[in-house]
Amino acid sequence: MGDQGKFVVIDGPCKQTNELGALVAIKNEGQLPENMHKAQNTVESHNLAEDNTGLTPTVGAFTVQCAKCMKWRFIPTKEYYEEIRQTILEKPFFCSSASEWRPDASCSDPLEISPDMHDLWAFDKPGIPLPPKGWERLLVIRPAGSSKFADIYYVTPSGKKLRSAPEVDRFLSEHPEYVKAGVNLSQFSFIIPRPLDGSTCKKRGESLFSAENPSNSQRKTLAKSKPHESHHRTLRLVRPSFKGGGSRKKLEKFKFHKKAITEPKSFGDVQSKHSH
DNA sequence: TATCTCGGCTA
DNA sequence: TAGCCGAGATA
Repeated sequence: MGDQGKFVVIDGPCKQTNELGALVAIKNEGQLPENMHKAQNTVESHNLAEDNTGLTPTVGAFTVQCAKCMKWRFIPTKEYYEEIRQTILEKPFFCSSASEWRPDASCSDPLEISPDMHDLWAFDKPGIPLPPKGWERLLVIRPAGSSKFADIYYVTPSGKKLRSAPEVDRFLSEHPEYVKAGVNLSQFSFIIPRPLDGSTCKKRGESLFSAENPSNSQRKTLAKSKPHESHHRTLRLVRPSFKGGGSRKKLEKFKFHKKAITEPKSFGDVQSKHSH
């Protein structure tokens, strides 16, 4: 388990927003409830795989809220989850629906998880179509502080990752065999889950330091943050994941942040170099 | 060289 | 704000 923690995707009506969808929760190290650890052990999915680096947040588990008792239930596989998500609007989820993987499942079972146990949840849209057979829909959560919360990729049966609808369209026109097999654009959705608390996503144009008083701004941000938020920001600053991607600018930013952390007095000096 | 990741641009 | 994709770093 890495420093960044895991995410939980939950599907069902959200108490806070009264919407139907899926949620993603950030968890801090050691906070995952015991029953959730158990549930995770049963989950088979790329998205639920432990991230070796511990730097890239991942989806921790899939959960659905029962439309009757409103308790959250773990979904053991992404396949089940995707099926439920696709049809949850027309076919609400009930505890009894879990009998497919837990024969004795019922509303009288104790609560498995509550969104309140976690600091952050992200809402997935209901009605997202099941990926075509042999294709996989990947949700890749971005690190805290990124301009976007996550990315969606579709992995083709040949292993190619497609990151937008136009790319899928292009791929299908280059590979008509998939079209012949019934694959079409309507089976793809690149809608990412929306965090209920936008704190993990940097606002557009927002920098980590204000122009007026960089060091104070930074301290304020960290001081105002909930423990998990400062945790995430600190993680990103101290040891960002430059596994592929990233730019020289980012690398310099990292060097800068690292320096800023070890040498707080140098905030102003370095910031002037990076204010643009 | 392919892949991964981040972030900027645009609607 | 979401979708798209360019570009740099890494494997």
